[in-house]
Amino acid sequence: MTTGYDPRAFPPFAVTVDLALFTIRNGVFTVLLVERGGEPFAGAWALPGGFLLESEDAATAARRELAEETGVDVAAAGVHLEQLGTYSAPDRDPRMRVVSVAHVALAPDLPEPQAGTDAARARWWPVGELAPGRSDQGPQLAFDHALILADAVDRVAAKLEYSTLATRFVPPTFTLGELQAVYEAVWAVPLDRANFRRKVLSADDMVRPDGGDPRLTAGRGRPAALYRAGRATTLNPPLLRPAP
Amino acid sequence: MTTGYDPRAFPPFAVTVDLALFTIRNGVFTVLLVERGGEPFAGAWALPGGFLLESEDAATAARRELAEETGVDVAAAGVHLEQLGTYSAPDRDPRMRVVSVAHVALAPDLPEPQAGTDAARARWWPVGELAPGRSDQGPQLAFDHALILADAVDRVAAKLEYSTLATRFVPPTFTLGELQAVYEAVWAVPLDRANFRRKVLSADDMVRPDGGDPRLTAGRGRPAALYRAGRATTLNPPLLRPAP
DNA sequence: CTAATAGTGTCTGTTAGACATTATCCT
DNA sequence: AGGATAATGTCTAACAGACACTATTAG
Repeated sequence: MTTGYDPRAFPPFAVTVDLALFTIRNGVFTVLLVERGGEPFAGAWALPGGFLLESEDAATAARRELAEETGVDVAAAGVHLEQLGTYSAPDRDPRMRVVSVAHVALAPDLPEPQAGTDAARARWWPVGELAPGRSDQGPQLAFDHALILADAVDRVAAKLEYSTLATRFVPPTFTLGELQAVYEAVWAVPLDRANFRRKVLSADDMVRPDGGDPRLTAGRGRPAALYRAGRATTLNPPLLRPAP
Repeated sequence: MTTGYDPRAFPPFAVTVDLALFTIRNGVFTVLLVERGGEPFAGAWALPGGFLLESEDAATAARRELAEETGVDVAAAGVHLEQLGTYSAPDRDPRMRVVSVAHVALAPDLPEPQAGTDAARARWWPVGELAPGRSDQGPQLAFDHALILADAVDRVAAKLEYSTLATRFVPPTFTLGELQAVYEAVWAVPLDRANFRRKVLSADDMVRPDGGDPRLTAGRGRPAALYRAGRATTLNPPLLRPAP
């Protein structure tokens, strides 16, 4: 962008957005995939996504695709959406030159998705079954989506350390046990309950007690106090993953 | 990328890369800007960059532009290059729809740049003079480059905490005082010399003594031992910014 | 009662920040 | 000597991990 060259003289690209939408279902870290209807990669599973329109930026396109393919209104449902990165290998789409701006989205547990107009079918897949180097389970992903997904998983795992994003995986009102289950599912490690509690409660404004008196809810064993997400977005001090 | 739709049926975009190339010059955190020759924003200062070619991905284009506009060979000079993010507001280029993949590059102190074929002029600017909300000094930047630059500065400052990137700002052989000066320049805070030393030397494999016996070099006062960058890329434990 | 989950208290080794002290050069 | 920079040592408060103990529910 440094010269007076006419951009119309330069090669045209198609620009898409791809979405890695994560949630926790029954304590399992899962991602939404859609089954492709047409070529290339017909029948393969892929991240949801679509083409950028003339009038919108990438974030807007990502929100639109999310709504179209899952029926989720990002603004309403407290879904977190952020840009992950752009994938631009020349041969990533066999048809022509397509550059994709990948995004990561986090949502609390959603109902089984309604396939939109675009996707033939959509379903949630446990992230663990799609791990790289595991051809035993899970599908092969279309395009470079295995790479995008791996980067997205890394991003989410890293962000839990120094942000309050874990609260986006739980309902508006939640227990500390549920919040801990998010960390354990994403990081795939067990955490000490007492220490987790101490860190979350001493962190800046990550969670607040729900209502005046902490109400109690049922379950198995002693009922747990309920909390809501605080206003902080960055987590001070951070909640670091245990060393392997 | 979920359907069989023909990408050729969708709106074409021009795709560019923009580069925020940082270095430390005389202890000052600086960024390379070029003066635009043509419209729009003729005469304004901008981040170096250019159009993506048909046959290359964004990282390759960024390396090529870096070489063209600064004469720096990324591979040879140990320059660090990473993708920052993609900027896609519909009106970011008044001529037509241009999506830009921004990158961050870090280099040791380089000679005053040779303006390449593209850029009318190029020079290093202290980052502090370009801070947002400072119309008193420094130029207004073309396009959305002030936003990109602000994001790039945030990225670099954050990355110093948990990566070994600071070693990319110094020559292959350096003293701990020089390394500390990098942190102090980027973060704009003074650090305790003894504690900095302890953390850097106890970190995993951030630095190694140069040669067998730590040689000494001249200066003013006691000569300092020389070090080289270690093989680690992530910094364990991290070196956190002091709280404000 | 037991099982199960929630919540609190405490001990110990490590670390961060602050700062004093010693070392080695130059003029 | 005196100034300047490098390197090391030490003290203390805070924190992390580990784990024991108490509390409240269901069955």
